[in-house]
Amino acid sequence: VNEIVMKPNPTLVTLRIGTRDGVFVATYSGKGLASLEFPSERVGTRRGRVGRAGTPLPAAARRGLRALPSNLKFGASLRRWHAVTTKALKAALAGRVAKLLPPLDLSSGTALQQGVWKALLKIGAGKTRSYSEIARLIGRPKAVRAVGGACGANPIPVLVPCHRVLTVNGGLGGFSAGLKWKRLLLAREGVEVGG
DNA sequence: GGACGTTTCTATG
DNA sequence: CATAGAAACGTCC
Repeated sequence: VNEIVMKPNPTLVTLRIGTRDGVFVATYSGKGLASLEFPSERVGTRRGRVGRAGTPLPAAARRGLRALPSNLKFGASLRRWHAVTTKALKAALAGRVAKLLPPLDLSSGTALQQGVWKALLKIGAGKTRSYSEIARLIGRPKAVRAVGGACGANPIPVLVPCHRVLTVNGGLGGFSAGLKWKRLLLAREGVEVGG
Protein backbone atom coordinates (compact mmCIF):
# COMPACT_ATOMS: atom_id res chain seq x y z
CA VAL A 1 0.00 0.00 0.00
CA ASN A 2 2.68 2.44 0.97
CA GLU A 3 4.84 3.49 -1.90
CA ILE A 4 7.35 4.90 0.43
CA VAL A 5 9.44 2.35 2.18
CA MET A 6 9.50 3.16 5.82
CA LYS A 7 12.88 2.57 7.24
CA PRO A 8 12.61 1.50 10.83
CA ASN A 9 14.29 3.90 13.17
CA PRO A 10 15.46 2.05 16.21
CA THR A 11 17.55 5.00 17.23
CA LEU A 12 17.12 6.19 20.74
CA VAL A 13 18.75 9.21 22.24
CA THR A 14 19.03 9.92 25.92
CA LEU A 15 19.44 13.41 27.27
CA ARG A 16 19.60 14.58 30.83
CA ILE A 17 17.57 17.21 32.58
CA GLY A 18 18.93 18.76 35.72
CA THR A 19 16.35 19.92 38.25
CA ARG A 20 16.32 20.87 41.90
CA ASP A 21 15.03 17.39 42.55
CA GLY A 22 17.79 15.59 40.73
CA VAL A 23 18.78 14.64 37.23
CA PHE A 24 16.05 13.13 35.10
CA VAL A 25 16.84 11.16 31.98
CA ALA A 26 14.75 11.63 28.85
CA THR A 27 14.87 9.16 26.00
CA TYR A 28 13.67 10.06 22.53
CA SER A 29 12.76 7.92 19.58
CA GLY A 30 12.06 9.22 16.12
CA LYS A 31 8.49 9.79 17.19
CA GLY A 32 9.10 11.83 20.28
CA LEU A 33 9.69 11.43 23.97
CA ALA A 34 9.65 7.72 24.71
CA SER A 35 10.57 7.62 28.35
CA LEU A 36 11.44 9.76 31.31
CA GLU A 37 13.34 8.37 34.26
CA PHE A 38 13.43 9.63 37.77
CA PRO A 39 16.81 10.57 39.20
CA SER A 40 18.66 7.49 40.32
CA GLU A 41 19.79 9.18 43.51
CA ARG A 42 17.73 8.43 46.52
CA VAL A 43 15.21 10.99 47.34
CA GLY A 44 13.58 11.66 50.64
CA THR A 45 14.63 12.41 54.13
CA ARG A 46 14.24 9.14 55.90
CA ARG A 47 16.77 6.40 56.04
CA GLY A 48 16.25 3.46 53.86
CA ARG A 49 15.81 3.35 50.18
CA VAL A 50 13.24 5.61 48.73
CA GLY A 51 12.66 6.00 45.10
CA ARG A 52 14.54 3.90 42.62
CA ALA A 53 15.42 4.54 39.06
CA GLY A 54 12.99 3.66 36.33
CA THR A 55 13.36 0.76 34.01
CA PRO A 56 16.86 0.37 32.67
CA LEU A 57 17.38 1.70 29.19
CA PRO A 58 18.43 -0.38 26.24
CA ALA A 59 22.15 -0.38 25.78
CA ALA A 60 21.82 1.54 22.55
CA ALA A 61 20.03 4.27 24.39
CA ARG A 62 22.87 4.82 26.77
CA ARG A 63 25.30 6.06 24.21
CA GLY A 64 23.86 9.50 24.21
CA LEU A 65 23.58 12.19 21.60
CA ARG A 66 27.14 12.12 20.37
CA ALA A 67 26.82 8.60 19.05
CA LEU A 68 24.00 9.84 16.93
CA PRO A 69 22.25 10.96 14.75
CA SER A 70 23.23 10.32 11.25
CA ASN A 71 19.77 11.63 10.64
CA LEU A 72 19.84 15.40 10.64
CA LYS A 73 16.10 15.82 10.74
CA PHE A 74 15.93 13.77 13.89
CA GLY A 75 18.67 15.89 15.39
CA ALA A 76 16.77 19.08 14.70
CA SER A 77 13.57 17.70 16.15
CA LEU A 78 15.43 16.56 19.18
CA ARG A 79 16.51 20.01 20.19
CA ARG A 80 12.99 21.29 19.99
CA TRP A 81 11.48 18.34 21.78
CA HIS A 82 14.04 18.39 24.51
CA ALA A 83 13.54 22.07 25.14
CA VAL A 84 9.83 21.48 25.49
CA THR A 85 10.32 18.46 27.70
CA THR A 86 12.68 20.34 29.96
CA LYS A 87 10.30 23.20 30.37
CA ALA A 88 7.33 20.93 30.94
CA LEU A 89 9.16 18.86 33.51
CA LYS A 90 10.29 21.86 35.47
CA ALA A 91 6.81 23.29 35.38
CA ALA A 92 5.36 20.03 36.62
CA LEU A 93 7.88 19.79 39.43
CA ALA A 94 6.91 23.29 40.47
CA GLY A 95 3.27 22.29 40.51
CA ARG A 96 2.42 24.39 37.50
CA VAL A 97 0.63 23.28 34.39
CA ALA A 98 2.84 22.68 31.39
CA LYS A 99 1.60 24.71 28.46
CA LEU A 100 3.05 22.34 25.96
CA LEU A 101 4.20 18.75 25.93
CA PRO A 102 6.63 17.25 23.47
CA PRO A 103 5.27 14.62 21.11
CA LEU A 104 4.95 11.45 23.12
CA ASP A 105 5.94 8.07 21.76
CA LEU A 106 3.60 5.73 23.56
CA SER A 107 4.02 2.98 21.01
CA SER A 108 5.72 0.67 23.45
CA GLY A 109 2.45 0.05 25.23
CA THR A 110 -0.34 -2.44 24.58
CA ALA A 111 -3.77 -1.21 23.56
CA LEU A 112 -4.99 -1.15 27.13
CA GLN A 113 -1.90 0.60 28.37
CA GLN A 114 -2.07 3.29 25.73
CA GLY A 115 -5.70 3.82 26.55
CA VAL A 116 -4.86 4.29 30.18
CA TRP A 117 -1.98 6.63 29.48
CA LYS A 118 -4.11 8.81 27.26
CA ALA A 119 -6.77 8.95 29.92
CA LEU A 120 -4.15 10.05 32.41
CA LEU A 121 -3.18 12.95 30.21
CA LYS A 122 -6.65 14.35 30.63
CA ILE A 123 -6.40 14.67 34.38
CA GLY A 124 -5.60 18.27 35.13
CA ALA A 125 -2.96 19.34 37.61
CA GLY A 126 -4.28 19.31 41.13
CA LYS A 127 -7.00 16.83 40.21
CA THR A 128 -7.07 13.15 40.92
CA ARG A 129 -8.87 10.06 39.72
CA SER A 130 -9.28 6.60 41.13
CA TYR A 131 -8.13 3.42 39.46
CA SER A 132 -11.72 2.42 38.96
CA GLU A 133 -12.60 5.74 37.34
CA ILE A 134 -9.82 5.27 34.84
CA ALA A 135 -11.05 1.77 34.18
CA ARG A 136 -14.48 3.15 33.44
CA LEU A 137 -13.05 5.87 31.22
CA ILE A 138 -11.31 3.40 28.96
CA GLY A 139 -14.41 1.27 28.71
CA ARG A 140 -13.19 -1.61 30.87
CA PRO A 141 -14.96 -1.02 34.15
CA LYS A 142 -13.84 -4.31 35.57
CA ALA A 143 -10.22 -4.11 34.54
CA VAL A 144 -9.38 -2.03 37.58
CA ARG A 145 -6.39 -4.00 38.53
CA ALA A 146 -5.04 -4.04 35.02
CA VAL A 147 -5.24 -0.27 35.14
CA GLY A 148 -2.95 -0.35 38.13
CA GLY A 149 -0.56 -2.42 36.09
CA ALA A 150 -0.73 0.01 33.20
CA CYS A 151 -0.03 2.93 35.50
CA GLY A 152 2.99 1.09 36.78
CA ALA A 153 4.19 0.55 33.24
CA ASN A 154 3.89 4.23 32.34
CA PRO A 155 7.15 5.08 30.57
CA ILE A 156 6.75 8.83 31.02
CA PRO A 157 5.91 9.53 34.64
CA VAL A 158 5.34 13.11 35.80
CA LEU A 159 4.37 14.28 32.31
CA VAL A 160 1.92 11.42 31.94
CA PRO A 161 0.56 11.93 35.41
CA CYS A 162 0.17 8.48 36.85
CA HIS A 163 0.75 10.05 40.25
CA ARG A 164 -2.72 11.56 40.07
CA VAL A 165 -4.36 8.17 40.35
CA LEU A 166 -5.38 7.26 43.88
CA THR A 167 -7.39 4.46 45.41
CA VAL A 168 -11.10 4.88 45.59
CA ASN A 169 -10.90 5.89 49.26
CA GLY A 170 -8.35 8.56 48.59
CA GLY A 171 -5.41 6.39 49.59
CA LEU A 172 -2.11 6.65 47.80
CA GLY A 173 -2.12 3.31 46.07
CA GLY A 174 1.30 2.50 44.69
CA PHE A 175 4.05 4.07 42.67
CA SER A 176 6.83 2.26 40.87
CA ALA A 177 9.38 4.92 41.56
CA GLY A 178 8.49 5.00 45.23
CA LEU A 179 5.60 6.55 47.09
CA LYS A 180 7.85 9.37 48.20
CA TRP A 181 7.80 10.72 44.68
CA LYS A 182 4.07 10.31 44.40
CA ARG A 183 3.56 12.24 47.60
CA LEU A 184 5.98 14.92 46.50
CA LEU A 185 4.39 15.41 43.11
CA LEU A 186 0.92 15.61 44.59
CA ALA A 187 2.05 18.00 47.28
CA ARG A 188 3.55 20.32 44.68
CA GLU A 189 0.16 20.41 42.98
CA GLY A 190 -1.55 21.23 46.21
CA VAL A 191 -3.26 17.89 46.60
CA GLU A 192 -3.76 16.75 50.16
CA VAL A 193 -3.73 13.03 50.32
CA GLY A 194 -5.50 11.35 53.17
CA GLY A 195 -3.45 9.16 55.42
C1' DG B 1 0.49 -20.72 37.78
C1' DG B 2 1.68 -16.52 40.78
C1' DA B 3 2.01 -11.73 41.70
C1' DC B 4 0.76 -7.18 41.04
C1' DG B 5 0.43 0.58 41.98
C1' DT B 6 -7.42 -2.33 43.04
C1' DT B 7 -12.25 -2.68 43.52
C1' DT B 8 -16.64 -4.86 44.53
C1' DC B 9 -19.41 -8.18 46.23
C1' DT B 10 -20.65 -11.64 49.51
C1' DA B 11 -20.68 -13.37 53.84
C1' DT B 12 -20.03 -13.26 58.73
C1' DG B 13 -19.80 -11.17 63.83
C1' DC C 1 -20.22 -1.09 61.01
C1' DA C 2 -15.60 -3.99 60.66
C1' DT C 3 -13.33 -7.59 58.68
C1' DA C 4 -12.46 -11.53 55.57
C1' DG C 5 -12.39 -13.95 51.38
C1' DA C 6 -13.07 -14.21 46.45
C1' DA C 7 -13.57 -12.80 41.80
C1' DA C 8 -12.36 -9.92 37.88
C1' DC C 9 -8.40 -7.96 34.34
C1' DG C 10 -4.13 -7.72 31.73
C1' DT C 11 0.82 -8.32 31.75
C1' DC C 12 5.06 -10.14 33.26
C1' DC C 13 8.13 -13.74 35.43
